[in-house]
Amino acid sequence: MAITIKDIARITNVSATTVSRVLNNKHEGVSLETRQRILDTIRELDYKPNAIARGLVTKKTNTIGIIIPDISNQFFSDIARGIEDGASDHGYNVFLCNTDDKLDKESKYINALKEKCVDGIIFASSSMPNIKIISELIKGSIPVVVVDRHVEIENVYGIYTDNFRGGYIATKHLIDLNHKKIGCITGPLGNHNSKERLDGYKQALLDSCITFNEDLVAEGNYKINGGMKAAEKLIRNKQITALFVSNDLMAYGAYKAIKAAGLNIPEDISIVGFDDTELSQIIEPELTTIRQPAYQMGIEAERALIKIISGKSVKDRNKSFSPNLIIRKSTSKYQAKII
Amino acid sequence: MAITIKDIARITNVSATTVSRVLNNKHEGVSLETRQRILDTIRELDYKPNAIARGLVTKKTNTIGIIIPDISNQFFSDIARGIEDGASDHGYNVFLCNTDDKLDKESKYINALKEKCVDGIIFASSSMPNIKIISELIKGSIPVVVVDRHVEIENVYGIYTDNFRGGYIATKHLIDLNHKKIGCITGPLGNHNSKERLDGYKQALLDSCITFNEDLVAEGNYKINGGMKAAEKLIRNKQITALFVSNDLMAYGAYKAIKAAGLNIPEDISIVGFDDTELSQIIEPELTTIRQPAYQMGIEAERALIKIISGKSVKDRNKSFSPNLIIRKSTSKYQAKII
DNA sequence: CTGAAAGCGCTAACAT
DNA sequence: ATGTTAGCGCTTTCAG
Repeated sequence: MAITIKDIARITNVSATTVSRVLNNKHEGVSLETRQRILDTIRELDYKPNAIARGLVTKKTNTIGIIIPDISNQFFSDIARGIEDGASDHGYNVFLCNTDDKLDKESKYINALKEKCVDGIIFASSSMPNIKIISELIKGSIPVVVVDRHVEIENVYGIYTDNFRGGYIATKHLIDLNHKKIGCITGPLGNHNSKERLDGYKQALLDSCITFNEDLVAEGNYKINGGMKAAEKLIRNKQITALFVSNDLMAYGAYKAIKAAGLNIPEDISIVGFDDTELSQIIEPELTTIRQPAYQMGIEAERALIKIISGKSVKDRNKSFSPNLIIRKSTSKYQAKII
Repeated sequence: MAITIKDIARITNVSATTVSRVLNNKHEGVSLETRQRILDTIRELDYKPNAIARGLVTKKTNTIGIIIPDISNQFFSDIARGIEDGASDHGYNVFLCNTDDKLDKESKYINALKEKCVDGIIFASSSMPNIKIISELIKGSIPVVVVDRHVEIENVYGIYTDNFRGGYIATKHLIDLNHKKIGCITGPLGNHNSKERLDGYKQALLDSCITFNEDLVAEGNYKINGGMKAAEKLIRNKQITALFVSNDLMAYGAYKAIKAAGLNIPEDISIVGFDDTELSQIIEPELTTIRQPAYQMGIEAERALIKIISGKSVKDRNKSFSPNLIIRKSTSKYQAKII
């Protein structure tokens, strides 16, 4: 049997209340002498207050939940690391939940987290209509911040990268390099962020008076294979000279397809990716890409959640981060070929 | 105020005890009729039992902690995913803790997890002497399994890859390809697993009667840069024809160094990596490497922990996984050069 | 088949 | 400055 507050009380000849007071650093409600005596025996016996019991009475567990599609995905593990670092600094522990974007898993975890009385939840989901779940969450009046998504729900806060802008600056970079025939490999278009990136691409074209051509767009799946297939399709018969690929993984697939077709990057086709994963510096040529501040988003999400939990008001419902263009070796100026 | 078991009891005209019985599926202690009535109002009111209160009395929280150096590291996030998947299947939630291998963080998290009454802990640490901490853990008699490390402590279980064997088969592959001058880039040698891999390399050499040459070994840091520097050192003046690199990241660095020196892979230098990260299929030439079953190790670690928690005996203190050689394009038969 | 009572380990009024 | 009492929401004897 673990040692309890009563044990400490008995041994130090005080009441449990007094021990509780020193445990919680209550402002000078205890004489210096007894406080010291209590502190000593606590140390001596290596007593640890039972957070479960404490949570039951205070209705505060110092625990938050983080619900994401997949911790194995570098983007989410960076976010998770940011969240956990922040949480740890603020005295919170973090429950990790992987949903694979499955609705049933999402709601299962939400229930579990509610039962375990977490103080708040940070939620990420790629599939669009999970607003339903989120609102169910709020129904239970538990603080929520949504990460990687702009959000328009009362009492829910959103931390996200401006994906539209990401698509825009990626494409603009290509346009600035004189490219006119710019292809686009998108993520699954049922996915909100994928659409935003595509919209950014379109807008950049529009702003430069380049007519949008649907044939130059191919839908991928955010995986290497999907990028490869989409690229194969786009380079066949089309005379694209550049490609905006909605994530790095698909860009790697595109590399494969392009090289397999005997073309060179960037001489024949310039490529811009999205995410700036570690590999993009390793692959050859090094990938020009759009960086999302994943870790920082995690930090901010946690910060916002703590604010809400402690009843402070958060000024804006949404906070967006600006993606950055990281120029490396996979893009170059378009030169009309001399045949 | 959330709705409690008493509310359900009052509304259904039974005692809390009876509600508790149906909540816990007590074997037929309740008439079919009342059981149904209770179930109905539970559903109707969307009542969720408070796991905190339950945990306080049962001394069982259905929660485990996972303490790892860094969730952003692909190897650990794969392990974590395996653990979490298993835990979820068994009705457990997991606390995520990142330590960066720092002793103070490790002990801070251990205390926090104890206070939160986790049912068990899965622990990974690269720095060697954390046995102390682990034993402190046991002192509190909480079930522990150590992952990514062989372990010789009573009541502590180890799940790990056989790193010695990994180093061995990597080197053996090179030897089978006729290489004699085989270099080795190690991880930090203060790290136990790094040493094991190096020992495997030495043993393979020995078994093939190739004299070990200390000059052909360079210590790295498991990062790209370290691999690059170590490779630069090894290819300068040394006539190595092959290289065993203790992780993929350093292998990527070695690629850079080798290409920068105007050499070709595998024609001039064959390379074997370690880990089989996703990139190894993307980089050119595709990397021959040693795969660690990280996800599977997570699954097994969780399984072992659950066993211990539920009081079942685990037959072996340690369970090792065999690493696999994945042959791709970065290794080829050594041919004496015709000058 | 059902309920009353006690208590898990702690904190929060309310005394004194 | 300290203690008494009550109770958080649940499970667990023990009766009936």
